[in-house]
Amino acid sequence: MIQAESEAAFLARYDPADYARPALTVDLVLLGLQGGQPAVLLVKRAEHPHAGRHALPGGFVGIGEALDDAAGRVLREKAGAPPAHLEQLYTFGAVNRDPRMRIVTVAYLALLTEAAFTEVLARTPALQPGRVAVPWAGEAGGPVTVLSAGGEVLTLAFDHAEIVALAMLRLRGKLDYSEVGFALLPDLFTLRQLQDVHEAILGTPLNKPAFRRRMLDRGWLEPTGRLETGTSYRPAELFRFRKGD
Amino acid sequence: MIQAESEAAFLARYDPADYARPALTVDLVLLGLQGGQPAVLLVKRAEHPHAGRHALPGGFVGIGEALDDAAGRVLREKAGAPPAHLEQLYTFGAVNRDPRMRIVTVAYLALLTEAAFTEVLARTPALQPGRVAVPWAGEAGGPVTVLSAGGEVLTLAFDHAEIVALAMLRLRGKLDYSEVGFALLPDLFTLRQLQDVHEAILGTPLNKPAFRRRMLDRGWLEPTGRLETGTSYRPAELFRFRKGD
DNA sequence: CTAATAGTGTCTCTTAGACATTATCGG
DNA sequence: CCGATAATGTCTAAGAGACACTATTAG
Repeated sequence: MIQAESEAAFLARYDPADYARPALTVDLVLLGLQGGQPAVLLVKRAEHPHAGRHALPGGFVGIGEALDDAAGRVLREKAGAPPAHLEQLYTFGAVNRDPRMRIVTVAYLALLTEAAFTEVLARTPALQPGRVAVPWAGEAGGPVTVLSAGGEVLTLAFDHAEIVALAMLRLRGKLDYSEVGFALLPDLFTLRQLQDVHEAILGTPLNKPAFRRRMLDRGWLEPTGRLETGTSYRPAELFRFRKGD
Repeated sequence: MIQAESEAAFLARYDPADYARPALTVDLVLLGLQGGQPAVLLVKRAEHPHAGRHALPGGFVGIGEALDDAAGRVLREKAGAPPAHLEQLYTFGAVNRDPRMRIVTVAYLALLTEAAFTEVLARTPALQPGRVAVPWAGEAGGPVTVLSAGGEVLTLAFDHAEIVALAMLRLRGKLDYSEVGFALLPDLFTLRQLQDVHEAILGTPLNKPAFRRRMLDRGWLEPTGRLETGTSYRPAELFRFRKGD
């Protein structure tokens, strides 16, 4: 009985052309480093809703466009930067997340090197940086706060604060066992720079010898005999990321 | 120049009511244990496309329905089972994943206890079990194969094989450090049963003393003084899952 | 008693953290 | 030489795997 009813309900829904569909967008967490600290690229909304608030760059998914392609397109259009890393995060589908209409958004995380981040920021007036303050609340990724250049706390539009928090959580979780950390660094880097990136993302200091051992044992690092230049102290060796075997 | 052009392109997309939208569905990986081995609940498709093939239960997302609610509704309608665990997996949005029209699907993972799995299977003729064979390819979650009750390899409809593979990968990744494993067990269980579940999902044998130590140290297990009954050997103590503090 | 499995003690090995020491640059 | 940081050696502590041993049930 219940079975038949639910089957009927399903069949009634089966031709979706007869029913209103949610709109589908992608939103990007464009994450990079600014002065060694994690930061995201935001657009300041001019119109309602949430006028004046900062939001993640995003766009509608074209009818003939794959989700990943839509994310790549938004990345090009909004930032004009080739990403070192682009991955799907999570899909947000609360009914009232946008007051205008029903919009489901697929959130993506894009990682930029510090150089790319500042370059995009300088070239694109529409984008503003938001410093991401990582409250070291252990695992549970506390209420990540985003700060303006001036240091005020920014209230992000829609559910975008939740998306940024999830992005940081995901990044923290993957940092140690995956290769994502290298997407935030230039081609050549020192072990100290790599450790700085990890410490900035994790929000906690790390043990130097242990960090070196782990990273070198992973087999990800290719030593180039070359050394850092321009230091007033002993220069560190430059490494290159060896792409996953 | 390029900037202006892409801005215009974006603005043109901005009112989505004028544009065709992808349809949005949820698909469920209903995972349980059958004879101690991981298995999923599948529906055999009667119509084109992929007629005769097995597919994951799914349904369209209502215009006023949150994604999680849609997943819960499909779970009720298709299986009639209260889930111990329901989590979003990933969103699949390749353009041609469904030949009829553009459909983006949000995949969910639902975990059922062995009792619930067999009960749903007995009550719902539309659902058939598919044994999930875990090829122990280390991390990389090889091409997970799904077998029918008879033992033949099932070719799943659409990209559903990919979804099942991702579900197993996710489950394997979370099993050790999260509480998902308990969703596959009844209220009271022995440590051996818990270890059996972990071994079935991971596809590899585990060390008994180390496993016991880890699980007990986690603080997840509440000893009930009670013992197993009906064994012809020393009965094991029954534990209860202590919900996350 | 035996058979079978639960549960535990202990050893070793690996890995991480802590700390000190040596190495190498600029000036 | 000094100051600063890179790079490394070594000790210790924590956790996992291996293995054997004891405990407890049915019959």
